[in-house]
Amino acid sequence: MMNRIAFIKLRGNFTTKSFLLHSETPFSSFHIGLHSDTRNVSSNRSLFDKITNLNDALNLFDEMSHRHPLPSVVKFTQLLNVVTKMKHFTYALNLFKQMCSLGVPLDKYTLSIAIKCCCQLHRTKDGFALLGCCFRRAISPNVYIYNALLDGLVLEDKILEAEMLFKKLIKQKLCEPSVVTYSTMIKGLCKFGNNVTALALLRLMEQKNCKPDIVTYNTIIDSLCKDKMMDDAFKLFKEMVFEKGILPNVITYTSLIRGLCNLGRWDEASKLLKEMEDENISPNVQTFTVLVDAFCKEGKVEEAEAVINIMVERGKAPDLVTYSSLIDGYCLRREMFKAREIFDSMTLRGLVPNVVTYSSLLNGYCKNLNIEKAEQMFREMSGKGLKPDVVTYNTMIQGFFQVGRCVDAHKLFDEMYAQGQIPNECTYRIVLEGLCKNRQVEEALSLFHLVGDSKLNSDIAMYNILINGAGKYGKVDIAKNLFHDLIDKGLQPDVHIKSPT
DNA sequence: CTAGGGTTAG
Repeated sequence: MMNRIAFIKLRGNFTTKSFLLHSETPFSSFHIGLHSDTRNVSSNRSLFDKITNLNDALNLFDEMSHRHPLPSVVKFTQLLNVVTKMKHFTYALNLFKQMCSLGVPLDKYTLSIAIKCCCQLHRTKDGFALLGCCFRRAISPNVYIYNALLDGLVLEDKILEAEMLFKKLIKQKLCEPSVVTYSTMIKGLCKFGNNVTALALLRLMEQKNCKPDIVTYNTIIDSLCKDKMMDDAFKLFKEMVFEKGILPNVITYTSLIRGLCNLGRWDEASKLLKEMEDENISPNVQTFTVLVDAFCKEGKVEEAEAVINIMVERGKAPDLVTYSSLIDGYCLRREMFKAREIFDSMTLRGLVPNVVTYSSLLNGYCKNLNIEKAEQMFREMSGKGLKPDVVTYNTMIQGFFQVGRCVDAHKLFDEMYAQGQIPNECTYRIVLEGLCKNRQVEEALSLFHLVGDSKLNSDIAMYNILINGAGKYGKVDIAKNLFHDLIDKGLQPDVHIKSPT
């Protein structure tokens, strides 16, 4: 549980930072039509059902926008929805902007889709700007719009703002929260490891006569499983099935099986797998991948391979995630030849390795101190048009430090910036650790001070690295200063620090 | 014409 919270905290910091980079609000300047259009509500769905790719949708939009008279807002919104369903949120927003300039009279449907797009693009701020447009245009926002905004805040890890919005909805009666509203808020709480409040909210919604459904239960059950609280997870599972009469689905079972596997409770996991099959719920690729991953993390690649064979027999093709887990498994066992073989076999199966796949193998090479092979992978992925992400850079930088190539590590650290990848807390940890390991404690210290006021400077883990690094090479003064520094900041020294004497 | 849940890398 601690790990999850630490992880989220870490991610939260940097999403906030990167969000500030695009905080311009492009919608405030838009003209939004005033008329409400009630013509032509009868839908011609078949027209839009046929659109299966982005280009067709964009072409149709273009054609529609040249018609005289313009098609109704309903037609435009249907098309907008098609693009959104394809998850092309940026394109959908562009279409929305075009609708604005064409003077198509927008309604709450159009706006709810546009708001959803902003939120899914981590631009919830723009979503709220559009909410303002709703108010100005006397379009009263409904529960769909608030759900989209709430989800956006959760997505950006702005849990406090999400809670504030949620409470505001209820207190000011802005809309009647639906089961989706509650479930979204519950998801946010779970994401921050706050299962207790999530459960309290489950009870609250029941009190308010809003019936939790399979999604609500799955969200909490999954969170409990992630926190290894299997007893609570099964208690909730039983409540859902026997008290509420809600049938579990493949997602419910997959969460439970993952929880058991991660605790090494293989027998119970296999029992559950059998149980779900008895209930006629077939495990899917994700269910099997959970098993593969769990086996691999314990170095049991033979078992993982057996699961993959079963998958294939049942016509469930292992995907990128499955193979990435298997590659990790072989890397862990230092069987790099085998890892490479899996990697190559993926291509033969028509799977295109992505950044994660490359990073897995690259990580394997680094951990096995075959830095040249890792560099080769790094170059190869760039050659294939895959942009290394923060994790890739972190892995490679750590690899360089491990073999004492500090200059290359430094170069890559700079390149990371140049490529627009913002270093995260892991990056700094790796760099600080790397510098200390390579007897460059002073440099680590100056980097630490350079980063300045960020959370980093009040992170006990960073102090641990520096103090231990300084202590190891007899730089007692530095260690002492750091120790006093952290006490001054009110940080609690933990067991990982050897108090300098 | 609108909404929510499960899997991967350091």
